[in-house]
Amino acid sequence: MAYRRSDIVERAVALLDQYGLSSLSMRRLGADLGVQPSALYHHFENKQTLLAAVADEILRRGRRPRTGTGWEESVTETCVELRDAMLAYPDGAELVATVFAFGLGAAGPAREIESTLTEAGFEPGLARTATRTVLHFVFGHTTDAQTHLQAGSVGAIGDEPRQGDDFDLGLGLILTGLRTSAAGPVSARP
Amino acid sequence: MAYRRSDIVERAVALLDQYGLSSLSMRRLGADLGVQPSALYHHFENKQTLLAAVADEILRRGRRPRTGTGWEESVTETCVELRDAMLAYPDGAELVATVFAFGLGAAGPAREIESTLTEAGFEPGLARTATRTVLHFVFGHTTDAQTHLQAGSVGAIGDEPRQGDDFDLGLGLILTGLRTSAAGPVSARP
DNA sequence: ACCTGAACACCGTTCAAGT
DNA sequence: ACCTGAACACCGTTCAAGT
Repeated sequence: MAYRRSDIVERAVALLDQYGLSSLSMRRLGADLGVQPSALYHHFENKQTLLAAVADEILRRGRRPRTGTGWEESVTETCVELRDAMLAYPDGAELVATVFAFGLGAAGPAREIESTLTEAGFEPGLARTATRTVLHFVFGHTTDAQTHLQAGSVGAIGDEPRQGDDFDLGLGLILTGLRTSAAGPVSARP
Repeated sequence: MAYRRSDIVERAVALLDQYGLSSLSMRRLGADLGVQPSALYHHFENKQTLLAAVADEILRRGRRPRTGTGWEESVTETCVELRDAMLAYPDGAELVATVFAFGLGAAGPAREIESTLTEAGFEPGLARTATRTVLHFVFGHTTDAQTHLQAGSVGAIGDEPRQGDDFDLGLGLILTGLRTSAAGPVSARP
């Protein structure tokens, strides 16, 4: 017998997939594996660490080959991949956003976007701020979208139309701002 | 005796101020008021509703007179007021962001920004998307900043300098994007 | 109307002890 | 190394009953 970390993470992802984040407790996961909850603490320091591993697994499963050429295309590709990976599991956005905020995982997309911008010639400070601004948007928008999607599937009529367009438009706003800012100090133009 | 809603909210804000969001439980709040936890359910439908009232109270306490003239100044003023109001209480950003995401409160800033943009002549769809993009940024950035501030006060060295500059820069990126987008379709320019 | 008391169905985490 | 069993210190919420 003897479970490995990856077995536990896999079972945790399956639990998340079926019942959502609120059912992903150490006790339920233990019961699901046929083990005492305390046994999980031999594999993970605490629940946050386990959730970080689950978030990373979700992002890994959503990986796609890169095809874009310019920095705007590349950043958009990373953001769309991130969004889709999170949307593939109930409460995925909330989970990944929380893990990222705690600095325990989900750092791949940030590294990718930041290096894309740096290599495109943006100065490091701007690249860093732009990366975080873009990620705040992706996490915020996707959490909203998923909340509305899940609320709709439970009963409500769904008061919010157009999901995809809104994502592209919001992201475009930030990338346009970045393109414009990079041309020189904003305050110097009329 | 007999508590009113406002008494309970006031005590809840004090608890949040002293011990943070994780200590703001129905049981602790009840004990603090010298009442059974179940008594709170006569005044609030559930914990989420109570937290929404707490969030609204925090925003109310942070209100400032408006002085700006142009739409960029106005939106920036609203965002800075929102950020400062959340920073005034431990875990304030997390609390307000959660309440807003659930659609249970904290809707004032959104209404304010959206009407500012609409009155400035942006078409309704763009005004709505831009408003949400801006709010995702403010919530995300302020949650990050507060997490780092609180982590720093507990022990860590604090690996992140410059808070205020970063906020202005990120917000400026979005507002610049909005100003640029409004001039015409982005794809039509070289 | 407002509150008590007790219960229901849970949590995360620790730790001595077993194999 | 990996897991059990039991405990500690909690949660949100419901509901009959009291005043």
